[in-house]
Amino acid sequence: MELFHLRYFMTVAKYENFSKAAEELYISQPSISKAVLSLEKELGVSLFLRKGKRVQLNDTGLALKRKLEPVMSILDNLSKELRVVAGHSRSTIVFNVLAGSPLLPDILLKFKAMHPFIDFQIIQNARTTKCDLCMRTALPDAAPENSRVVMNEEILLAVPMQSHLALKESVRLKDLRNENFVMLGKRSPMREIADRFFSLCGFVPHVGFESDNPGTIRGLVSAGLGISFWPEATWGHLATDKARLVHISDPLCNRNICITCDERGKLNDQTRMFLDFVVDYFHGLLKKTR
Amino acid sequence: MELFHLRYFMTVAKYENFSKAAEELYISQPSISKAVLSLEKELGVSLFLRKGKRVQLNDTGLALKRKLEPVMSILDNLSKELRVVAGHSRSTIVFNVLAGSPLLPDILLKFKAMHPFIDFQIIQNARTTKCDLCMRTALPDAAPENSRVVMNEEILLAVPMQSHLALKESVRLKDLRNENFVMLGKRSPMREIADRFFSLCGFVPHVGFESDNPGTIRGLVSAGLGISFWPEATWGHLATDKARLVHISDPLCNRNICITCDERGKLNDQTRMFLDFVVDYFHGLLKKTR
DNA sequence: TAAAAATACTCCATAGGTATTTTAT
DNA sequence: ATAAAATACCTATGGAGTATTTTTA
Repeated sequence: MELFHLRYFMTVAKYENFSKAAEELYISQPSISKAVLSLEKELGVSLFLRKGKRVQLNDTGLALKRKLEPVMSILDNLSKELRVVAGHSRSTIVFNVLAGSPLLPDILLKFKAMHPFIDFQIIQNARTTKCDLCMRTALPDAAPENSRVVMNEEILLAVPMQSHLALKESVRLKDLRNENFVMLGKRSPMREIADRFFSLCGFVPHVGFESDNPGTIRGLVSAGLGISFWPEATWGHLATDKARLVHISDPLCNRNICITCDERGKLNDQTRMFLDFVVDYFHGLLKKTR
Repeated sequence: MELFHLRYFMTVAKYENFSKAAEELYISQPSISKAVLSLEKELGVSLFLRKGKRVQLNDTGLALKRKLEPVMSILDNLSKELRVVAGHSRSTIVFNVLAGSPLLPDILLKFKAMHPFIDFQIIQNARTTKCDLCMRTALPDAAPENSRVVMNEEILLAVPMQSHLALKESVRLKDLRNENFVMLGKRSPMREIADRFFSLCGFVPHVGFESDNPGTIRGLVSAGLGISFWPEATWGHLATDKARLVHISDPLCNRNICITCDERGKLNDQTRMFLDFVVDYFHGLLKKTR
C-alpha cells in the first residue's frame, strides 16, 4: 500500500468520479483506475459500486474515507508543523477577541515567553469565522456552539465615589431606574447581556454615554458622569480612587467567558497549545481571586 | 513522501539505531539511511541527533513520532477492519463480565441482531487484562482507572416472604445483626462492597451460605435459608413469590456498573460500536425503571 | 580498530503515460 | 453514439541491494 493510493482514493471518493479525480490530481485517468484497483485488491474489499458509468462509494469505501480523513489531514500538515517545532518557521494564530481584551496583553506576554516562534494576529470582528480561536462572552445559560467555558465572572456596578450608591455594599438593579448609565455600544455582546438584565427588571436605562473601551468607561464613571456595569475579572481592577465597585444583589449578574473553536482535535499543534494555555490561565485567575 | 519512509522512520525512532531497524524490517541498513535522509529532506527538518555512532531522536523527531503513532495504528489495521465492515471477515470482542451478567443475554441478543458479523468471547476473570472491554462493579466513590460509569443502582435486601422483615418497606442494616445472610463468595467485588457496608455498621454478619450465582441465591432466600443483598437492576427481577425486596434506609446502599477499556480512541471499530451500544443500553434501562 | 552511518553504483519493480477496448446510457 | 472506466503496453523514476568509505568511540 502506498500513500498515493490513499490520496487517489480520497479524491475519487470526494467526486465519486475517476476522471474528475484525475483532472484534480493532474494525472491520467488510467493511473487513478490502477491505483484504486490495486488498493481494493490489497485491502481485499471493494470500495466503489460500479454501475456502468456511475461510480459510487459503498459502505466499505465510506468507512475507509472516514478513517483516512484525520490521517490525511495529519500527513498534509506534517512539514509545516514540524518546521515550527524545529524553529525553522513561524506559526500565526488568528485570535478573535470579542471579550476580555484587558487580559490579552498579560496572556500573550506569558505565552510568548514560552513559545517565541508563535505569532498572533489579533482581530475583533463578531461576524467573521476566519479565525483559529475566538474569545467571547455569553450568559451562563447560552454558551455558543463549539465553545468551552473558561470562566464565570460576577458583573459588578462601577459607581462614582460621590454617588450615594458608593456608600452601599450592594444594590438591587431595579433601584437604579433613575440613574445615568455609561454603557458599551449597542452591538457589543456585553451590552446585549446588560440589556437582558434591564429587561428582567422591566425598565430601559437612561444611557448618557456609550463607549466600547473599558478605559474610557472608567474615566467617565470616575468623572461622575454615570454608573456602569463592570465585569469583575476580565476588565481588571477599576484602579481609580474616584470610583468604586458595588455588588448587584438582584438579579444575580454574571457572565461566562468562552473560547470557540471548530473542534479541539482539528486544531494545529500551536493553536491547541495556546488553547490549553488560555484554559490554564483562567484556572489560575480563578484560584487567585478566591 | 512515501509510506515506507514513515514506517522506516518509526522503526528507527523506536530503537534509535539504524542497523537494528534494518534488521527488524528485513532490509539493508543503507536503505534505511536513504529513507530517513530523504524524509528529513522533504520535511525540511532534521529528526535525529547524530553524534557519531549514537543516534538520538531530537524534539522534532519526537513530535513526528507522536503524530505518526495514531496514523500508523489506523493504517496497520485498515485491511482487517474493512474486511469486517464488508462482511468478508468476522471480528471477535473479548468481553470480561465481572458484574451484571444477568443482563448479558439481553445485551448480546440485541447487539447481535444489529451486527451479526461480530462474535464474542465472554470471560469472567478478575485478574486478566487480556480483554477488549470489562464490565465490573465499584462503589460510587471508587471507579477503577480507565473506566466509565454506565449506571448507578440501588442495592436492595432480598428477604423470604415468611420473615418478619418482609412486612417492612425498608430496614436499617444495623438492625440485621442477628440475621442469617446468603452472600456471594469471598473474592467477588460485590461481596467486597457488601463487606464495606457491614464494616460501616460495625458488625460481621453471620453468613450461612455462599454462592456466586444470583439464581442460587434467589433459591436459597426463597427457601427461607437467609436474607441477601440484591442489586436492583443488574440481577433482574427477583421473580419468585417466596421472597421479596425491601429497601435499605441506612446506610444508602448502591453501586456503580463500569465499563473499563484502555482508551476509547484505541478501540477498533467493532469494540467501539459495542461500547457505545452498552452505554446506550444502560441509558435505556435507567429510563425504563424511572 | 571496530562498529555504525553515509555514499556510490547497479538493477528492476512499478507509477505514470498514451493508445485502445469495454460497457452502459 | 458517447462518455466513462478498464486494459495493454511502454518508459523511466527511485527503492533495494552490494560494496565501499567515512566517522568516532
